[in-house]
Amino acid sequence: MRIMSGNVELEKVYNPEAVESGIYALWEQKGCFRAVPDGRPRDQRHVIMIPLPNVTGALHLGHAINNTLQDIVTRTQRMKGKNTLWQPGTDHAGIATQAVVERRIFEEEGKSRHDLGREKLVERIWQWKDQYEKRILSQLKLLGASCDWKRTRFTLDEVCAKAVRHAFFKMFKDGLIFRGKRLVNWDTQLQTAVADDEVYHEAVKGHFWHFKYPVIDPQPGEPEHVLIATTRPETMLADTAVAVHPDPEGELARRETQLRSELAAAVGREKKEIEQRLEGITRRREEFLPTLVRLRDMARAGRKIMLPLVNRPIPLVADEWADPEKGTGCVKITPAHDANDYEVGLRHGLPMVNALTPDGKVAPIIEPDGSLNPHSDRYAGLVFAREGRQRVVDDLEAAGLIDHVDDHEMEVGHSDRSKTPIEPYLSDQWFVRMGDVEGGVTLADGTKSPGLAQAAMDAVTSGRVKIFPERYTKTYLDWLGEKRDWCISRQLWWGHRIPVWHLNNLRLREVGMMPDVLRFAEELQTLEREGKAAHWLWGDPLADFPASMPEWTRTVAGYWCPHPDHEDEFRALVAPFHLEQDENVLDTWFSSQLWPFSTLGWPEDTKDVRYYYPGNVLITSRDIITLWVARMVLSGLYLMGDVPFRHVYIHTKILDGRGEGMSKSKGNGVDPVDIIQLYGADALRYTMADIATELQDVRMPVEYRCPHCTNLTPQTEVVPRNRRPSEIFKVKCKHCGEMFATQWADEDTKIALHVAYETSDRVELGRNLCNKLWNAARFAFRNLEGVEYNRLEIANLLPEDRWVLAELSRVVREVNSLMTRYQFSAMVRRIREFFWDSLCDWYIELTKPRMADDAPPDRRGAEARQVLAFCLDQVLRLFHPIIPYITERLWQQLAVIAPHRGLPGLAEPRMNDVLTVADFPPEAGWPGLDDAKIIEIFQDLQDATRGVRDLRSKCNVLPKVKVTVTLKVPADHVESLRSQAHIIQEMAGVETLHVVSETARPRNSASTVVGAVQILVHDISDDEAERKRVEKDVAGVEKQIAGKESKLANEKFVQNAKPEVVEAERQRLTELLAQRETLTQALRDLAG
RNA sequence: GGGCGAUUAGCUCAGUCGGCUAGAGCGCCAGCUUUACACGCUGGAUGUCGGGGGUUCGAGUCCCUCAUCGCCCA
Repeated sequence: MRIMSGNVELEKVYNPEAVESGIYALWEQKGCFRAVPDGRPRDQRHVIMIPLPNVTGALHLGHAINNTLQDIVTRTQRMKGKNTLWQPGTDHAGIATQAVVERRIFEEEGKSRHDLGREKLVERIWQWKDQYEKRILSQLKLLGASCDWKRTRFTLDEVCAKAVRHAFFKMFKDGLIFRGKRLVNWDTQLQTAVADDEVYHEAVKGHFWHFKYPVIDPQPGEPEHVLIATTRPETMLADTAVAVHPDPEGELARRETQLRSELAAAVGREKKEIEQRLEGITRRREEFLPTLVRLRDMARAGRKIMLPLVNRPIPLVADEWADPEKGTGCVKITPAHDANDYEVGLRHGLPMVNALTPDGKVAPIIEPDGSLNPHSDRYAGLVFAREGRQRVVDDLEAAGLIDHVDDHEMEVGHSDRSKTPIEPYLSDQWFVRMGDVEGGVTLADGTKSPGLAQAAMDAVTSGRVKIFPERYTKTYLDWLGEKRDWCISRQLWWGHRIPVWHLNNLRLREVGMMPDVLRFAEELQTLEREGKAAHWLWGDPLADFPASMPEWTRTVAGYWCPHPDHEDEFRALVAPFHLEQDENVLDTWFSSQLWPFSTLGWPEDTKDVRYYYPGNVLITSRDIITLWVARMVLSGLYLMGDVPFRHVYIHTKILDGRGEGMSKSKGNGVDPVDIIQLYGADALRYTMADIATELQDVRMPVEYRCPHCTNLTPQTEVVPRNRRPSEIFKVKCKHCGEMFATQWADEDTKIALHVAYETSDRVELGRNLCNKLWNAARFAFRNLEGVEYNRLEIANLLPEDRWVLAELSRVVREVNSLMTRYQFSAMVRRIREFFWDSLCDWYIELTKPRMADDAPPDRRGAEARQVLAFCLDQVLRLFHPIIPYITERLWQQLAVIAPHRGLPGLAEPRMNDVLTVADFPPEAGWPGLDDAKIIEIFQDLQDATRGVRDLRSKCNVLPKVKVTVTLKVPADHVESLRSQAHIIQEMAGVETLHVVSETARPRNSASTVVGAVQILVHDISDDEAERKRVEKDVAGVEKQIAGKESKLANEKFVQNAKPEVVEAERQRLTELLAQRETLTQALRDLAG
C-alpha cells in the first residue's frame, strides 16, 4: 500500500483520524511486529510480557498508560535493532469474571448459577470472554500497541492449560502443594474462598454484648459466672474455650509502667489519651483484677464452663490473647470462626467446632466427639450473622445471661466481588508451600533454595531482578518475607479445575468390597513408580477405621495427581473405583504466574522458550507487585531456573479530579477510545508518557464533552461528593444549557440527549504537540524541494547550523540515557524542548530567509535545507516510540522529498522505508556534531535577542516595525559578536545593527544590560521613561551585588564551600559590578 | 495499627550531588492575520516551596516533629 505519493500539500490542521488511518495496516502488512527467533544473541533480544488485562471488562486510562509505556520501550528496542517480542494476551480472572457474568444473568433472567448448572454457566462465561477479549485487543491496536498478535494467548487456552497441569504436577510431586484446614475468607454469596487482597474493610456500627457463662460446680469463693464480651454473639455456638490472661496483675503493672514513661514524653492530645488509659487501668485493678486472678487460678486447676444454649462443657484456659485491659478481661474462644482464636486453639489443642454452612446459614453443629448437638436444631438454617445472632441474643436474654450491651463500631471485612461481609470459615483448601521446607527446594537450574518465597526474595536482594523505582523493593520483600502459604483453591466453576483425584471417605468401605481392589491399588502404585502420577496422603485415613483395615487403603485413600501426559490412562484406571476429580478450580494467579513461559509453549522445549526466555522488563502497576510479580519470579526460578525478567518498572497510577483511583465500580474510569476519537492515539500516548513521572499517583481531572456545544464540564462539578459518577445519568451543560447523557444512561436517554465523551483537557497537551509537529513538517516539506546530500565541513557552517546540530546530538544522548532509567516524562519533555524551542522557535525562524523563494541560490540555502532535513529525520525517530502514527505518516512523506538525509562524514543515519523498523538515534549521539562552545555562545545570543524584544515590547513597538540597535561590548568581543550579530538582527526585527566598544547614548534610545552586552534600541523611548527603566535595573543589580558581597565576605563560606562554587560566585559578582557600572554610566549620560 | 508516597504559581506537575534571581505545560494579562502552526508567535504577571524546629557557610532538597491528603498491608 502506498500511503502518499509525490509532494502533496498537507492539510493545515493536524487531523488525527486522517493521519492515523492505514498506518497500522502498513506495519502489520510489513510484519514489523512479528517476533521470530533468529541468530541475534541474547543481548540483541528484547522481550516484554504484557501484564495480561482480565476479560472482566474493557480497558480504561490505567491500561492506556501501562500499554503506552510498554510500547515505548518495545518500539525503542525494535528500532535499536533488537529481536523484539511484545507478548499479548488476556487473563480469565476467575472470580471477577464469574461474578460479573453471574450478576448479569441474575439481573436479566433471574437465574442463579445453580439454576443454570456448571456446564451452562461456563459456556456463558466463554461468550462473555470472547466479547471482551475482542474489545480489549481492538482497544490495544487502536492505541498503537506493537504486539505480535499471532502469539495472543489466554490463560485458559489449551497452551496455557498444559503449562498449568505440568506446573501443578511438579509442585505436587515435590510436596509443595498440600491440602490443609485453614481459616479462609469466605464469601457466603459467591460461596467461595477469596484471597486477602479481594477483601476490603469497612467500618460498621454494632454492639459489644457482655454475656455471663456459668461456671460448672463453682467452689466456695469462686464466681458463679464468667463475664465475657463479644461483637459476634452467633459465634458462641462454636465456642470451645474461654481464655483469661495468665498473669493479669503483672500485665497491668507492665502496661502502667510503660504508659507512665510515655506520659513523661507526651504532649497535647496524646497526653490526655494516656492519662485516660492510666485511669482505666487503675479502675480495672479495683473492679476486675481479683476476679481475673481467681479465674486464672481456676484455669490452671482445669475448671470448666458450661457454654449456654448448646450445653457444651468448655475449658477455661490461660492465654495472653485475653487482654486484661479490654472488655471484661475474659474472651470467648471460637477457633473455627476467628483468626486470633484459631491461633489460641492451636496453642491449647482446642477442638474446632464449625457453626457455619457454605451459604452463610447456621449449620447443624457437630460436637468434637462427632455427635450432632441436639440443641442446634433451634438455630440451624438461620442466616448466620442476622437471624442467628438475634436468636442467640434473645435466648441468652431469656436465660438471664446478658449482663449489658454497649454500642461499638468495628472494621468488618467485605468481599470485593459480592460486596457482602466476609466470614472466616474453616475449610479444606489447597495451598502452595511458600515457607522454607526441610531439605530445601530444588530449582530448575539445579540449585537449592530454602523455599519458594526465599528464592524469590533472594532474586531481588542479589540484584538479579531490579525494581524501578527502587522503593517498591521494600513492598516486595516485606510481603514475601511473611512466607505465608498461598491458598490456590477456589470454589468456582470458571478456571483450571484442580487436577487431583480422590476417593470420598464414605465410599472407602464400598470400594474395599470390590473384587479387584488389590489389583487397582497395585496399578496405582505402578503409575507412581513410573512417574505417571503422584500420590499424597493427608493424615492417616486408617485412623478412622478399625485396625483391621488392610494396607491398600492408604493407596486408595490418598490424593492422586496424574502426570499431564498420562492423564487418560489414569482416568481410565480410576473411573470404576469412584475416584473423583476435585470440584474446585485454581486461583487465577496460579496460571498467570506461568505467563512468561507458558505463552512460549513451555513445557515443550520449543525454540521460542529457548530464545525468548527470560524476558527483559515487566511494566506494571504497584497493586500487583505481590500478587503477580513475586509469583512469576518464584515460578520462573522453580520451573525455568531463571528469573522471568531483569527489570520491573512500576508506573504511576492515574487518579481522577477528586484524587481517587479510576475503577469500573466507581464509574470514574475513562475509555481510551473516547479520547482517541477526540484527539487521536498519538495525543493520548504523548500525554500518558508526559505524566509518567516517578510519582505514585498523578491526577487527571475528568470532563464531559458536551455533544451539543463541545465545551467541557468537569466531572467534579456535576457529581456530588457523596455520589458516584456511575449514578449520574444526565447533565445540564453549563455552557449551552442543553441536557446530555452520560455513559451510564439507559439507551433511550442516550438516543434522545446524545452521549457526552468522557475526556480530560490534559490530552490537549498531546494534541497541540502533534499539530506543531505536523505543521513544522509541512513547512519543511514546502522548503526541502531539491534538498541536496553534500559533504559539509562543520567549521564552515553558520553558527546557527552548528548550534542546532550540537543541541541535537546532546538531546539524542540524553534521551537514550533517560530511556535506560525508564524516565519517560523527562524523556518526552526533553525531545519536545529540542523540537519546539530549539528547532522551531529558533532554527526554523532563523533559516527562513535562507530558504525563501527569493533568496539567492547560494550554498547557505542548501546547507540550511540539509540541516533541516537531518534534524526532522532525527526528531521523527526520537518521537516515534511515543507518537508512532504521525511520525510514520510524516516519515513516508519525507522519504519522497528527501530520500537521503544526513551529513556525510559527520552523521550518517541508515535510511529505511518504514520508520517503525528504522534505527533509533545512537546512544553516543553524533560526536561529529558536538560543540559545547557554540551552545554557550548561542545562549548569550538568545539572551541578547530577548533583551531587544523585551525593550521593544516595553516601548510598545509594533512587531512589523524595524528598529536600529547598538550593542556595546568589551573591545575583545567586538569581532566575534559581529560575525553572529545577524542572529539577533533576524530574530528581534532589527534593521541596522552596530557592534561597538564605545558609544554615547543614541537619541531617544531604550537600553538594558544582558551579561556583558549593553543593548541600545534607537528612537523608541523618551528620557524620562528610560531613566525609570534603568533605575529599576540598577536597583535589581544592586540587590544581587549585596547578596553576593555578603556571601563572599563570609569567611566560612569561602573556606567550606567547594572552590568551584566560590569561584563562580566571584565571577558572577565581577559581572554584576560591570553591569552596574554600565547602567550608572547610562544614567549619567541621561543626566548630561 | 504498620509501611509507602504527596504537600512547590490559579490547575497539573518538574526540580539529579545541598550552591546563580525556584522551572515547565495549561490558565491569566498585553500585543500580533510575522512566508508551517491562533491547536500559533512575542512579551509579561503570579511562589510563606504545608506549619514548626534542627544540621550547615548555605536547605525546596538532609534530619526531627506536627498537620492534611492518597495508596498498600493488617
